[in-house]
Amino acid sequence: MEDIDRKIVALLMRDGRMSYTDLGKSTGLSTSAVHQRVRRLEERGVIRGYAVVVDHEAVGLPLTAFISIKPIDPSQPDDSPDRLSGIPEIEACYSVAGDESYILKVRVGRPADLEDLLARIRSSANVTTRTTIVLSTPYENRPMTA
Amino acid sequence: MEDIDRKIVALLMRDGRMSYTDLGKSTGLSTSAVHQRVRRLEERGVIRGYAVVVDHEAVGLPLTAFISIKPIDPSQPDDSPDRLSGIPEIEACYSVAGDESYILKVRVGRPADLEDLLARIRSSANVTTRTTIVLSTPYENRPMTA
DNA sequence: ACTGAAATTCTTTTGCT
DNA sequence: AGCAAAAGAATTTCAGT
Repeated sequence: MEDIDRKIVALLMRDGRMSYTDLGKSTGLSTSAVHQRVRRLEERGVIRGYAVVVDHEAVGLPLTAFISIKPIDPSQPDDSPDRLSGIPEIEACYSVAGDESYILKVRVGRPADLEDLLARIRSSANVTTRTTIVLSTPYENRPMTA
Repeated sequence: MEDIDRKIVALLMRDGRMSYTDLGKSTGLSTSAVHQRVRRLEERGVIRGYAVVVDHEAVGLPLTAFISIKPIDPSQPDDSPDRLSGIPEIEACYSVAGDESYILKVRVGRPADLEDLLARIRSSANVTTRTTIVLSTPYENRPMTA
């Protein structure tokens, strides 16, 4: 990817609503040129979309946890991500190398909700779970530096 | 938090650039009313900001990993997050309950970069590390359902 | 690919209920 | 808190280089 495109992406990571006028000033291009580049980045899938960044505490989901899962029957094909995709508390699902097969990142309101969620995960996907509670988040979703 | 506010936030999670006109149509409010609510959500810190969602492969950082760290000398005060905050490859830092003290989420270009990053982490923070490589990401940053 | 300008739409402010 | 209308700014399109 090119240098100016990289800069545009980096700027949009810090402020996803930055105007093309301001992006132009920061890159030395006209608004139309920036606009065209952003459109292409979107078309090529480099830019997947735009999202609001929320305070999870304020939105009623103060409890974050990582849940590692492992199939109970390793001889069966593992379609855990599909089986779990309907559970809204699961914010992310990573297939990982190591003893366990997936790491889930989940957000709930309180410990009792986590207990309930774990039961749903175990029964939906036929897996064992290992939960790591997040106590605080020094930083998260930091923009890449470019 | 109120029901309409929750809906506005949920919509902005799916499309952070959705116009106030469209937000109004989806919530049954006028553009001004929606605008006022979004402004308050921003002031109250419920909405922290807006960001572009990028394809990390396309942007040259295809390799993701979770690195759990543990202080070598547990008697010392642990200021790892501060010490590590200058390392751009670290996208997130979570303080966690359990055997280890923090989980870092990192993104690099290739395995050799990860090796280099691990060396920097160990020397900067005086910690041992345990790395879990992400093989694929079935889903990530899914919007909360509301 | 970039520029500049015109047409359209969105944001933002203000006054009113 | 919400609505409507007006002013200002941004997006989007288009012709030209």
